[in-house]
Amino acid sequence: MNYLGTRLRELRESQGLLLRQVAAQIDVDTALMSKLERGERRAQREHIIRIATVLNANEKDLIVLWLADRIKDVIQDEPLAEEALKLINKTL
Amino acid sequence: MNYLGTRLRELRESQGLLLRQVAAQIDVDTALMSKLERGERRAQREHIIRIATVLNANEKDLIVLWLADRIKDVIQDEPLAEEALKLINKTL
DNA sequence: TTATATTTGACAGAAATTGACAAGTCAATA
DNA sequence: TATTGACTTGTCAATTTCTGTCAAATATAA
Repeated sequence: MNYLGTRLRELRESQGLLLRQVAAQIDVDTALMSKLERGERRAQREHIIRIATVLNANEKDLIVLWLADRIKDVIQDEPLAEEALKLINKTL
Repeated sequence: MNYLGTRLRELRESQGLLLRQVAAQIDVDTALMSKLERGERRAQREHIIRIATVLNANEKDLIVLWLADRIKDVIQDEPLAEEALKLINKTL
């Protein structure tokens, strides 16, 4: 499961928009938009900013989801992930 | 500050070994070993495995530090890092 | 079937990462 | 001050990873 993509799809569908429409507004290929929603590609910061506008969403909320995805990319399939996170939290 | 590199230097120095000696045993350039200790380069998993042997360290412990470094790479300079970590922890 | 929406696979170009080499700094000491 | 040894730094080519597009495939609905 991917945080940002799931949310983007929710937002888009709840507003009755098509992939193509959102993609056009943020000036990317529809295929890419599809991939972003399914977590097959990671969005650029700039994308998120534009998407937030188009979907009337809070940019910071989306960035949090995006960061979470990127952290997950690092720790997924890592048996020692929890330990590493504990260490990070301790230090932070 | 970097987790793994700091620990590697501790381990090496506490055993009175030279960079050159450790580097030779794990079959990398001394310059690279130096960079690993200072966090200027990220080690490969395979490196860590070999280093653990050479420095008589626990491999899993080193992997935890290595993962923590990689998570830190993602969240550093991110004002929303804490929120993202909270989200990850909640889901995990 | 036809039309429309979304997904997939393949690809080229861009960007990031890698590790080696050579040259550099620095401190100790001959 | 010259030399030596330990470590660091800059640069670079090679490799790997990532990006976004296009064309084709698949799905969904009328």
